[in-house]
Amino acid sequence: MAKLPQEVGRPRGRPREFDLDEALDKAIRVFREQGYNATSIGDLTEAMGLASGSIYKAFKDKRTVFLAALDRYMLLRNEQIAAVARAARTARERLRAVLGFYVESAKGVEGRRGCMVVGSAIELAIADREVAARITAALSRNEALLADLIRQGQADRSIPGKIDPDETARVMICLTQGLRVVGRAGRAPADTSAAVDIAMKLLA
Amino acid sequence: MAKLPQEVGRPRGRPREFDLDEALDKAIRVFREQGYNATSIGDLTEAMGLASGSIYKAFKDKRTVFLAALDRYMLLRNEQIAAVARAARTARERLRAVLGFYVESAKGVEGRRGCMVVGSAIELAIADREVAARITAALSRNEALLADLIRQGQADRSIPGKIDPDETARVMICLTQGLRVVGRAGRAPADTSAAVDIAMKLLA
DNA sequence: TGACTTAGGGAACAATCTTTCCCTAAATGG
DNA sequence: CCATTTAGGGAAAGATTGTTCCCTAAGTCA
Repeated sequence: MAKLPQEVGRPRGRPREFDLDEALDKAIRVFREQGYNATSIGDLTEAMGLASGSIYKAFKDKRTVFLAALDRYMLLRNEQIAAVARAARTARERLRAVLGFYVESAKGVEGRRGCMVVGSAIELAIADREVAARITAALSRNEALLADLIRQGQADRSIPGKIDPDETARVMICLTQGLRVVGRAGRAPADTSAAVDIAMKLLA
Repeated sequence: MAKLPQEVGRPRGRPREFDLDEALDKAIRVFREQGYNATSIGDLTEAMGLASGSIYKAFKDKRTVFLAALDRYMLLRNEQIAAVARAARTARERLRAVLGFYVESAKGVEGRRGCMVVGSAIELAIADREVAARITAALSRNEALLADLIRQGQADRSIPGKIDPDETARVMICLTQGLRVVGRAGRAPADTSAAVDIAMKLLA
């Protein structure tokens, strides 16, 4: 027999006093800046405002905190990119907007703060299967998004039909990820629209 | 009084039994694969074939081993790139060759092994001033090399004179560094020459 | 040959880090 | 209102790490 559709009342014991997502946002900040290995539980307790015991109540271990933070980081970032793409009208403009968003993300303090996808790819993709799977998924998702925009542009004639959407998208992904690398070193392009103009030549 | 130009006989005590550069090559391998923080002294003793005491005789501490390995990595890599560039005749061909070299470096096991410059930029550029200085120098050196090749191409008319060499080189550096990121995740472009063809459009 | 200097190796040390444990607090259910 | 469940917090434990120390070995210098 299936259980009756129980009203989702409060769960059993003492209720959690903090918001999980807010705590994860603070963890994201630390992981972005320091990476996984350089971040201690002490760093997390300080940033999240929780005692170590409480962190281990909410998460199995440090790695699980990281994976949850990574998932949330990718979720928020995908929403941002989707919003940026939605704001523009033509496919070509959407591509411009997305590329511009990546360049802006690589500049200044935001750029120095780093990207959790790039950081995880470099630091953990070799050592941690689950992280690797998430990175692969994120990269192929973003690549598919760009390829799709390219195809839309080819459909509305704003992008030449002769270029290969998949190959071009793959090269563009390299560009976006590389932006985060140079941004981490404080060497992102100073002039966003000039950089985007150059990057858009890949669509010629 | 200045010392007389002493013949450089053997140094004082017991001579070192291993070759410093060979040991550093083995350290490079480990640092490339695991990064700085995830590499323990135990990992280094195993890889370098030296006891911990011997490592600390040759280097002040783990960080100093890493800096020496990083310097050697950049030295070797610069030599390779220079050789690749020298092998081609025209400026445009040299650019093609250099870009192709980067794509090849990002593929397969070599790509998975990772780039020490990218790894250091991501993991340490924020936390370690000296590492940051080396990364900045490496990026600007490579950027200057590309910009120089572009200018040569403009001089011999194989590259349009209207493009900005510095801005274009900066975007190209993003591409090369991004290749190492996706290469680390095993997602480098499969077809090197196709990818280079697309990247060369930045010079249009 | 004997004093001196530097290298090799590994045990010992000191610090740090992750995780567990335990006690108290706050909620629900019968 | 007492039993039960889960959260919060911090001390303690257990594991790992980076570094030092010390003894032996292999050279040079006088």
